Amino acid sequence: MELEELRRGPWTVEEDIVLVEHVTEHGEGRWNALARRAGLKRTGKSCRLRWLNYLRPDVRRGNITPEEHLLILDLHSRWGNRWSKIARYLPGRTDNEIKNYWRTRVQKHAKQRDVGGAARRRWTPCLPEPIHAASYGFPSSSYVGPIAAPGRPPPFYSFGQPEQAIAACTETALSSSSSSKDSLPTVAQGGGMIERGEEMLGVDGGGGGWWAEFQLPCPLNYDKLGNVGWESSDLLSGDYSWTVDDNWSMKQ
DNA sequence: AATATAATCAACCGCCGGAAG
DNA sequence: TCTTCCGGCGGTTGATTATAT
Repeated sequence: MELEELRRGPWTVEEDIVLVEHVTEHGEGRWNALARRAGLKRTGKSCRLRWLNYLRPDVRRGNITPEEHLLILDLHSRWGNRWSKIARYLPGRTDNEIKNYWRTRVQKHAKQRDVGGAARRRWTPCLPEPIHAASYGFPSSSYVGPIAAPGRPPPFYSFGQPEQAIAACTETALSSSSSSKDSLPTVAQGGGMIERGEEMLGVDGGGGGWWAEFQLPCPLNYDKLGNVGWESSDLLSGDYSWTVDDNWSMKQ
């Protein structure tokens, strides 16, 4: 009986008002009980989702900013489709919104650029290098290749074969910890991601060989993007924005 | 102006892990 | 220890809106 009465589909303004009033009064959580108490003919799950994705006062709506875009790219390259985890780094943004953004904008863009295998697979220095360089405060004019920072391993390497890339990255990643190498997964032909705890190591083929990226364990410093002289609008229009995503989407 | 197609995004579904009984 | 319930998560769907023809 109760199940038959449950409402589905878009929420009405009246339902929203009731939900907001009850959450304001009783707080979040216990969603099933809240739905019953409020007289909402919705599941607790539906109430929770509506609140978190739409009604919550601190939820931010509107276009993703270039800075948020970059952050999403970076965090996705680390963690993959861990949307809720990524969302925690973008205040006011919901996992649902980021997930939708990724699927509709980023994957679409990557797909559109997927014209011809050779072009797709050619590794050219692109966004990651300037970002990493900028995050260390290197001006773009001084950045000519793999970069390093005091006390940290260089983020990028060049190798002839994927095995070498994996080995070197692994070596570097493990050198500062006591972790065992036994649990490292193998990388499929054509590239892959090595996961070790919270870190992701990306490996992929390139036109002249192989490259590997060592993902730094700390967030990038986007405040220093100004050092490389970029305009925010450039970040969304330039070709350089997508190679990392292409690599990732190819592996999906 | 009408229709078709693409893009967007709110909402649902199923699965999983943890807490409570 | 087992079972049930609940909340959280990622994947998917479908309605709505925008854009192209």
